[in-house]
Amino acid sequence: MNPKPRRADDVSETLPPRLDPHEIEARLYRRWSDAGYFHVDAEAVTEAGRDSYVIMIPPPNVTSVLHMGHGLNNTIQDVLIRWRRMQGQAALWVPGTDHAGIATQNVVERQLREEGKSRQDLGRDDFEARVRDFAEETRGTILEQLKVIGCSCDWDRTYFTLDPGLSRAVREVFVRLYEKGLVYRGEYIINWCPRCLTALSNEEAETEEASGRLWHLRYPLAASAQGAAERAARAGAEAIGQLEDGRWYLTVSTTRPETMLGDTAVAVNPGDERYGKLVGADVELPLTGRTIPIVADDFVDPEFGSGMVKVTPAHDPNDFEIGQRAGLDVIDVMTQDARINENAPEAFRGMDRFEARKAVVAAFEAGGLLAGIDDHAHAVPKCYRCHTVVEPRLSEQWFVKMTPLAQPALEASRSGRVTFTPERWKKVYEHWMENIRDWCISRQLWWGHRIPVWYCDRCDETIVSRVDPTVCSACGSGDLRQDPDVLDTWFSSWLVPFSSFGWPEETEDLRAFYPGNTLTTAPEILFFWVARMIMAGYEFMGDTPFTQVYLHGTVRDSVGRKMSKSLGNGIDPLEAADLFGADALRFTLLSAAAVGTDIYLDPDDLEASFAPGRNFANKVWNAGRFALMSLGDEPVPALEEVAADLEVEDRWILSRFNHTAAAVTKELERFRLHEVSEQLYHYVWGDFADWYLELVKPRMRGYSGDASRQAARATLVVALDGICRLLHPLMPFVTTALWDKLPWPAGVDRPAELMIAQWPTDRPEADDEAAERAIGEAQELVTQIRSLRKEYGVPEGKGVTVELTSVGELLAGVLEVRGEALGRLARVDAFVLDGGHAGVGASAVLRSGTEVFLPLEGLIDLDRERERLSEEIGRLEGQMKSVKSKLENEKFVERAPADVVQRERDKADTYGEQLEKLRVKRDALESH
RNA sequence: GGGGGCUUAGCUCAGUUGGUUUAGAGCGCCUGCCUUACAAGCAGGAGGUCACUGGUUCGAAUCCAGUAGCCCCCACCA
Repeated sequence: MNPKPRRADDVSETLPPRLDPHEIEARLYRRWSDAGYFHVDAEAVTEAGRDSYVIMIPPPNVTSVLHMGHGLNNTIQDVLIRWRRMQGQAALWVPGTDHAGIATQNVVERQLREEGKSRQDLGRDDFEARVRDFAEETRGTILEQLKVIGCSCDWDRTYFTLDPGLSRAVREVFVRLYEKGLVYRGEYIINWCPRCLTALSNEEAETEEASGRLWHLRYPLAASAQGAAERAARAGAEAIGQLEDGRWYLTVSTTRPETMLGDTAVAVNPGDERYGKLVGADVELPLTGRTIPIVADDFVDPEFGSGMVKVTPAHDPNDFEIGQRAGLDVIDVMTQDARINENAPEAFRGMDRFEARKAVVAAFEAGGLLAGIDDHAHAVPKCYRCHTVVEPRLSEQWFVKMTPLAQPALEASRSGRVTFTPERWKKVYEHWMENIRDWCISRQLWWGHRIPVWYCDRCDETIVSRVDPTVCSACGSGDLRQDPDVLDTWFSSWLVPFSSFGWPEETEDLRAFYPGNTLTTAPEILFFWVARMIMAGYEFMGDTPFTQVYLHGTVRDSVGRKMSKSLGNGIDPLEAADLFGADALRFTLLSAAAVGTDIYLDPDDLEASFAPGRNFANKVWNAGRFALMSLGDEPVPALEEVAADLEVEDRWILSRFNHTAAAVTKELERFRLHEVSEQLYHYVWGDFADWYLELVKPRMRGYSGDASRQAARATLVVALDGICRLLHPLMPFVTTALWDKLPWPAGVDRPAELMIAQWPTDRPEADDEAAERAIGEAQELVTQIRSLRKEYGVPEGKGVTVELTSVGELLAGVLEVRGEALGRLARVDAFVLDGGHAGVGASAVLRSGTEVFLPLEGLIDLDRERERLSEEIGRLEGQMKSVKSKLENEKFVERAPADVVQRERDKADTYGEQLEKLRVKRDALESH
C-alpha cells in the first residue's frame, strides 16, 4: 500500500551537504552573460513598450581595486536591478569606471618616485601613457570583481570617463557653458595642494579639527600715527600699546604668522569706535620694512580678538576680498610648493611655510613684538587625496558659475521630483544647493580631460572650441598654445547619465533610458557627484537624471574606522567571496544594511563577520537539497491537481509565502534591504525549514498515503520555486543552482532562467488565516512541550503522552489530522484530549488557554530528580549564604570598591532567582 | 557658529508612522543532542526599569520639552 520511501540518489550524489560556491558561481555567471540577459536594447523600451528601469553605477575610481564599500554599493544595485528585471521591466544597469584625475596621478607619481623619477622626467605624453597602462590594469580587475559578486550590469555599455565619446560630451559641455557665460576664468584665492601642485575644489578640501595656536603680534604704528594711537589707547583701545622704546603699536592675531610677510594692510570694522580715528593711518610692518595702511571693512568682527585684522590678500580668501574692496596691493610670498619666495625678506626665502612660521614667530619674539600665544582649536583644510594642509593661493583658474544651474536642481528636491532615502539628506542637499559656490574646475594635472582652450601668443585672443583650432580666429596666427591644465575629474562624471548614452547626439538610447530611476551611493559624494548630476541633467537634458537617491552607510572595521587601503583595514570582496561565496558576502552586507546605518566588519575575523551570510546560504542550500532529494525524479503534479488533498501545513506555508512576498516587495520599494533579508531569513529558515519540512517529512516518505504525498510534493515544488524567486535578487547563485534542478509539473510553463522568472505577485486566494492560526497554535504547543521536557530532564529519546484540556477548535483540528507529525517534533507518542491530569507532572498554559500536562511518573526517576534538585538547591544556598554574609558585613560594604560590592549584590540577586525557580520545581515534584 | 542625526540585550542593529511585541533579530554566551537535509546544524535557555528627567494620553521604546553623552554635514571668524 504505502509506496516505499524513496531516495533520489542521483540528486543526493550531485548535491554535496555543504554548499560549494566555487563549483557554481563562475559557471552560472557565464551562463547568464552568454545568454545576454544583462543586456538591454533601446528597442525593448521604444518598440516593445516595456517600462525601463535604469541605474547608473557610481563609477569606481581606477585608482585601486574594489573594497567592501563597493561590495555593499554594488550588491544593493544588483538586488534592485534583478528585482526589477523579474518584475518584467527593461532593467538596465550601466557600468563604468572613473579616471579619477588627481587620485590616479598621485598613485602613479608615487610609483615613479620609488623608481627615482618624476613625471617631468617622463614628459607629458609618456607620463599619460604610463598612467593609462596603470588605469587599464586596475580597470580590468575592477570589472572582474563586479562579476565575481554577481553584478548583472550591461557590460556592452561599459564606459570609461576618458573614452572618446564621453570626452566629446565633456568638451561640448565646457564650450556650451562658456558660451552661456557660465564658465569663466579668473584670478582668485583657491584651495591649493602644495604637494599635488594643483588647485582643488571646495569639496576636495576636507577640513579637519586641529588644536592649533593663535599668535598675537604687535605691529608698530608709523611715526605719523603716533599721536592718533596714543589718543586711541587713552580712550581705552586695549589693542593699542606702547613698546619699550616708546613707540605705539597695535595687536593683530593670526593662526598663520608666516603670512604676515605678505600683509598689505590692517583692517578694522568701520563702526568700531575704538579705532575709527586710526583708519588711514600707517603701520610699519615688522621684518619687511614695508609700510601698510589701516583700512575699514565690514568683514572685521569687532568682538573677535583685538578687533584688528592683518590683511594678506594673496593668502587668504577673505583678505583677498578686503583687498579688492580697498584697492590693496597683493603680495604673494610663497612658491607653488609653499616655500617663501623672493617677495619676502631674504632671511626667510626658501623656507617651508612651517619653518617660516617658526622663524617669523622667533623674530617677533626677539624684537619684543610677540604679545602672546593662545591655544586655538580650528578647522584646518587638507587635501582629500594626500592630506597635505591646503594653502589658500592666488591663481588663475577656470570656474563654473553654479547659482543658475542650482535653481532647477533645488526645485527638483522641493517638489519631490527627486526623493532622498533616508529623507534627512534632502535637507542637507537643499542647504548646500541654496548656498552653492562657484566650482573651480581646472586642475594643474596631466591626467584628465585637457581644457579646450587656446591662447594666441600673437594677439592674446582666448579661443574656446569644440574642435582643435589651428589658427587664431582673431588674427589668423598659428602661434596657439593650449591651456596646459585638465578638468576636475567630476566634470566628466557629472555627465554620465546622458553622456554614456551618446549625448550630445540624440540617440535612441537617450530616448529609451533617460531619465533613469535610482541612484545608489554613499553620502560622501552627495555634493561631488549626485548634486552635480542633477544640475547637469536639468541644464543639458531638461530633466533630472534619476528620481530616487538612495544613500547607504559606510563599511567600517570593528573599531569604527572607515575601511581604507591606507589604513590597511579593508576587506577585499574577492577574498570574502572566495572564502564564503558571493551569496554569503551579499547576504551578510544586505542583512547589516539597515537604511542609513553603517556596517561593521572585522577584518581580523572574517569567519565571524560573514557568518550570518554563510550560514544562511548553507541553510538555503540544504533545505533545497533535502526538498529536491525527497521529491525525486518522479513527475510532480501541479498544485491545482492536488488542491483537495492539501493538508493544513500546505495551506499554511502557501499563505505564509504570500504574506512574505507582499512584505518583501513592499520593503524593496522602500529600499529597506535589511528588512527584506530579515523577512526572507525567517521565512526560509523558520517557516520553511524548521517547520514545513519537518512536518512534511513523514508524508514525503509516503506514510500518510499517496494522495497526501503528492499534495506535499506539489506544495514543496511551489514553495521552493517561490523561495528561489524571492531570494534570487539577494543570492543569485545558490537560488539558481537549486532552481535548475527543481522538477516541474507537466503543463506548467517553466521560465528559461530563474533570473528572468516572474516576480511573485499577490495571490489573495492563497491567504489562509485559519491555517496560519492553527499552525501557530501547534507550534506553540510543540515548543512548550519541548521546553517542559528539557526543564524536567526527560531523556531526549523518550516518548511521552501529553494530556491537554481546554483545547480550542483549531488546535483540535490540527491534532486530529497532523497529531502524529506534531508528536514526532515534540517526541510525543500520543496527545490525550481532556485527560485527567493525574499523578506527578509538569504543566504549562498556552496563550489560547489550552492547558498542557506532561505526566512524569515513570519517565524520569522522581527520587533522583528530587535528590538532584535538593543537591543543587543546597549548593546554591551555600553560595547564597556566603554572599549574604559578605554583604551583611558592614566593613566589607564600606571599604570594598563599589564595583566589587555591586558584583556581590548581583550575585545575590542571581542566586535568589535561581533558587526560586528550583524550589518551584521541587515543590511541583513534592506535591505528588 | 549653523543644520541634521543617534542613545533599545555583552556586540552590531530592527521596531512599519501611540495599542497582538509578553520589546525582536543576528553574532556571542549557557545546557543537552552527530534525531539519515544541514554540527556552517537541531532543541532548550539566560540576558533589556528602551540614556536621564518631566509632560501629553485610557495607554509611550514610539509624541512634546529639557538634561547628559556620542556622531555626521556645512561654515571666511583672523
